[in-house]
Amino acid sequence: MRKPCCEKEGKNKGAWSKQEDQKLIDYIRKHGEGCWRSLPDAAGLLRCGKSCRLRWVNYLRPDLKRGNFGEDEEDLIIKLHALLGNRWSLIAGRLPGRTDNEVKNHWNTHLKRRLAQMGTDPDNHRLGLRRVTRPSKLLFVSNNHTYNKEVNSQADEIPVLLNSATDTEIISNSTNISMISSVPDLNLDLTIGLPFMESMNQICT
DNA sequence: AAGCCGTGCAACCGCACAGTC
DNA sequence: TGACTGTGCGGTTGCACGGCT
Repeated sequence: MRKPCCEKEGKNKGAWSKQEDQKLIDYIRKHGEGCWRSLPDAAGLLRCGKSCRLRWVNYLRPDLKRGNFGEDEEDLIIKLHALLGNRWSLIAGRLPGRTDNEVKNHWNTHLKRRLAQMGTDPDNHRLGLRRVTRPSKLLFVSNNHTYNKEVNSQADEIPVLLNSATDTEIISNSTNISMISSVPDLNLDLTIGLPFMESMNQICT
């Protein structure tokens, strides 16, 4: 039986009061972040460390943006979700002032529904699988390199996941996924699967 | 006015993982 | 090397609130 992450007996749960918030802010201003387990005692809070961390990270941090998501932010979330899936912390890391919790909530309450209404599966961002069998020009973006590839024969046949919501195509094989994008200004710097990259280099050169 | 229901969001929970001893 | 600890992450829950009947 796993031990609880921290002692919860006699601790407060639920919504934070203004006084609790202020205690946490004051303590972190004075001592900085970290040592969440010992922080509640040191700060005079009847909360577990995890609760303190969550409150600070998701709500009290001074660099948080708060407020509604802009169109550009929503667009970026959709693009990143197509690439990363439910890796909320990674996605939030690309959105200054936004937290993983905030992004996750916004996705679940707004964007997921919107994609579904557009006929796009919000889980995998695709309308369907297709193969590149017609002459196509693909743009492959990775790190600081951009590859152009003309696909014009069966020999070049590549499985492509079509993502209508993001105007993006993802080339894949069974074990690796990399990004093909028709949005060249979106440099995601997110390379997955080196062996596949090598094969892409061969294809593209 | 009261009850019901859907929505949005803050917070909790359990698990995974990295670091340390 | 294995146990333990601290932290972070993603999924889920529960509450507040507003709209509708």
